[in-house]
Amino acid sequence: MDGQTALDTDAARPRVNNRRAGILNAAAYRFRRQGYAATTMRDIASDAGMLAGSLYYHFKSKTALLIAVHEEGVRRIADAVDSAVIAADPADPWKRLEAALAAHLNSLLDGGDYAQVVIRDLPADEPELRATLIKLRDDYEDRFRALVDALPLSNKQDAGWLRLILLGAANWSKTWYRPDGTPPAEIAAHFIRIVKNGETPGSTT
Amino acid sequence: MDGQTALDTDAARPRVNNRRAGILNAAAYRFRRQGYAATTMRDIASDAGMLAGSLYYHFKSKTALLIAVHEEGVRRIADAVDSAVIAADPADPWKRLEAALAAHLNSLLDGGDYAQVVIRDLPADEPELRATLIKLRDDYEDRFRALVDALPLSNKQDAGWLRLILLGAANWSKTWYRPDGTPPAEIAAHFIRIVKNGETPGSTT
DNA sequence: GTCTATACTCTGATAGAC
DNA sequence: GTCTATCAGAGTATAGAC
Repeated sequence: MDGQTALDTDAARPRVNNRRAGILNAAAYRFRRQGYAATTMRDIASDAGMLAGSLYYHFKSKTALLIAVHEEGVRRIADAVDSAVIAADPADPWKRLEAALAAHLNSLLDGGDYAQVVIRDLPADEPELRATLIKLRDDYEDRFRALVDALPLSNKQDAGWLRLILLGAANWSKTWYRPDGTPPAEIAAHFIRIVKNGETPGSTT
Repeated sequence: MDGQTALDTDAARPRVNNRRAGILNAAAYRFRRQGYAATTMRDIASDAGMLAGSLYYHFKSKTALLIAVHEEGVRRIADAVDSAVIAADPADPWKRLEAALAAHLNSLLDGGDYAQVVIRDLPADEPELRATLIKLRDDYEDRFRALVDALPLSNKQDAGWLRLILLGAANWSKTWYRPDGTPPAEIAAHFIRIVKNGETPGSTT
């Protein structure tokens, strides 16, 4: 039906990515539901429609698979947050932060498997892997640093604590969030309202 | 040497607890550092000075071991928090909450292995185990419900959100806390200050 | 390039000697 | 109460057929 073979320049790798994406999807699906340690290469291979050994053609190891899923997850959350911030009112720093937080929460709570894997506790038994994963997350969270720094706070020192409270409360929300309860955007609004009223006593009255 | 056999009423179990405690300590130590899945019964047995098979005389399974560690961990955190609340000013609900949060943070961050195991992500692959563990934690967190309900909030609806923000931020702190940084009690004070100023605009000025 | 077959190690758990 | 011996299964990874 198509002329695939005609596209086979060695610089491009169109078909390989299909396979890679399928494996990555399967890995994300399993890691999210079972956790990294409890997921077997046979599980992932089965979901991807191949046998365990075949995975090693595409990924060097189970660890490499986890890192790839994390990278993709962070990328997706970051894209969602960036889009939300761009769409938000440039003149209102609090609204911009709230938009970012809402997008962050939405990704974690209702997002796909990739986003959820990022938020799970990191495997503590492999220090090198752990360092790689933490670096990925920290780079992402830097954009929240910029957002809270832009806030008109009465005490500039509070920016750091504000970031930690907001991000911490958000990341922990996966333990109590219910799909039929308060939606992510509303959760973000509540969070922001409570910390905001404390920081800008003049602007709300 | 001793008259142990004379104490052998079936209601008491004095000698068994010694061995049990040693095994539990070893399990907590390993679970904290390696996580549940990556810890083997052989690891625990080795630390406890026995062989793997011998563990099964004291505990039915690896799962039973994890539950026992969780129970002990929750009990220790709860005791620390209760003591702190009792020692706090009965007339100042905010101070009481801050004292509880400080004790909670201190247990998680500088506490022993038991407390740290409780805060780690739960094994997702065993639904029944997960439910048991979540119930343990929820029962503990109920005391924070009482503490925030006692707060003189301008909007009583905020009590629930306040609890979620504080506990979430606290539980997430293990990912950024550094032993040589801000101590737990100060972290608690910062957290409380930021959310408090937002909720009692009249009482601080 | 992709998959089958398989190697080898380690896991949680059991049975029975002591 | 602890140990020895062992099991059946699952783990990651490789070699080589196709």
